[in-house]
Amino acid sequence: MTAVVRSRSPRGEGDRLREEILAATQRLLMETGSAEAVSIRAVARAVGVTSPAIYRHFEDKDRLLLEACREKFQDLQVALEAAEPQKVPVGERMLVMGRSYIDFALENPESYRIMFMTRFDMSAQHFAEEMMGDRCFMILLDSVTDLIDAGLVRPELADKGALHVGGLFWASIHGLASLLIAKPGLPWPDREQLITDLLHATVRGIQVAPKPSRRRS
Amino acid sequence: MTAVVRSRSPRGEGDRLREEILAATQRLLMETGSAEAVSIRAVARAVGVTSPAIYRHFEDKDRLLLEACREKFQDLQVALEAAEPQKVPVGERMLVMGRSYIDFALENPESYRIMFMTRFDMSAQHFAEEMMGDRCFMILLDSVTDLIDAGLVRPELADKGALHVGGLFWASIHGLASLLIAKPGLPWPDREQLITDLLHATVRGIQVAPKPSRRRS
DNA sequence: TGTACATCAGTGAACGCGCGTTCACTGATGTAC
DNA sequence: TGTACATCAGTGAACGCGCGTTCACTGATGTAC
Repeated sequence: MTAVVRSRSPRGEGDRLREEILAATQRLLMETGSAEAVSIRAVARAVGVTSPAIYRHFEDKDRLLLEACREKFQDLQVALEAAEPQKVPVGERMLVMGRSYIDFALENPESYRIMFMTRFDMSAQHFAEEMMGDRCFMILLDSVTDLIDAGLVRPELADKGALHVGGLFWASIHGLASLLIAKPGLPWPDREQLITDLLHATVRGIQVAPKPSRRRS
Repeated sequence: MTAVVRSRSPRGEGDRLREEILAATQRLLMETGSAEAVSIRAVARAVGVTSPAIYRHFEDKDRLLLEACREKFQDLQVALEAAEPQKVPVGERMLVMGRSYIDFALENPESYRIMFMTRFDMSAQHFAEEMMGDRCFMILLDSVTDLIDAGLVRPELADKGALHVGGLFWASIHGLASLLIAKPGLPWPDREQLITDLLHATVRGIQVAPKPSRRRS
């Protein structure tokens, strides 16, 4: 944008440029929507620095992209945690958490694409999965476990464990989020309704059927 | 692979090379899993021809990728149609069709990625959506319509139309297919069970609850 | 049947490009004396 | 307070690469006579 005149960072503050590089990388990822389209040179250009300067802060391109994504995984984690405080009753957590997840995806479409819709370069993939498994999926898994413990999951699914049930749930919400991102040009009917209905249908398919006639608590 | 010695196609048979180019493009797409990674030069190399020869058969790179995908959409269409003859009872069509869809995705992971997990270059996107909307989604839509007509869809969903219900179903099955493709390294529990359970949970979330006590047909 | 020729599928060389990465360097900054 | 100097954040030029695309061409093939 505006050609900012950079002054060199003082001795101890190399981190300033590092942060600017990460921010620019995330911005470019969002604008282009493709890890391959984001070049070291473009990032350097965006920051207002020459490309070799990047290498003082990041080992290579993979590393830079990896770090940029790590920050986004943290953002997702915060979104999921905020949506799942102990305040939300166990029976509604999946709905609330699913909603947060889809909102995150739609608010960060290009980051989401890179995080969940592409395959990373091998070494980087391991890291990404580490990051993801480490926290975000664990948050989901904890909720599922609580749901199972509360006896709210259909027994034939609950028997297969929280990982299995969590996978089903994740698949559904990821499916809608990723389709909306990948095919924005399709004649989607009312988006809000679609999200709400998908969440309810998914939960309905996983949780035990309410038994209105037998006992009504 | 083997360095096939090509003889030039006789006058009228330019289509022979054209078909070979398309086949090689699809093969490369499958191997690399990225439209950007498939280069005109690599395709030419694979076919055993120089790169300018490609241009006698395809206007440019976009066009080549587009044609390659069009063929895959036809394959998907065949898969969906084979799974949905008039033999399958209406109440089971979603299960059978969903299974075919996921099987297609897992058997053609890299094509599937390009067809449904990436955003095409603008002009190409329109074509891809045309192709897709034109047939594959219509097949799904017809089944949903039949399901609604049979009174098997929960009324609050049926009211919103076949497009809405079809979108929900597509989102779910696409979600599982695309996650399995994008994150093959994750510790997925039993894949077969996951697919089966997802299909059943999705259908359960969309169709009317069976009413065993009131009336049993 | 034999020959000259037009056709056109495919070639080979070249273009300009942006890429990731390396290297020796520069010159403002903070510090030691 | 003043000066010499080591540090090190960032520079500028260059490397080799593969890319999409163009251009004038070649030479086997089918056809007209």
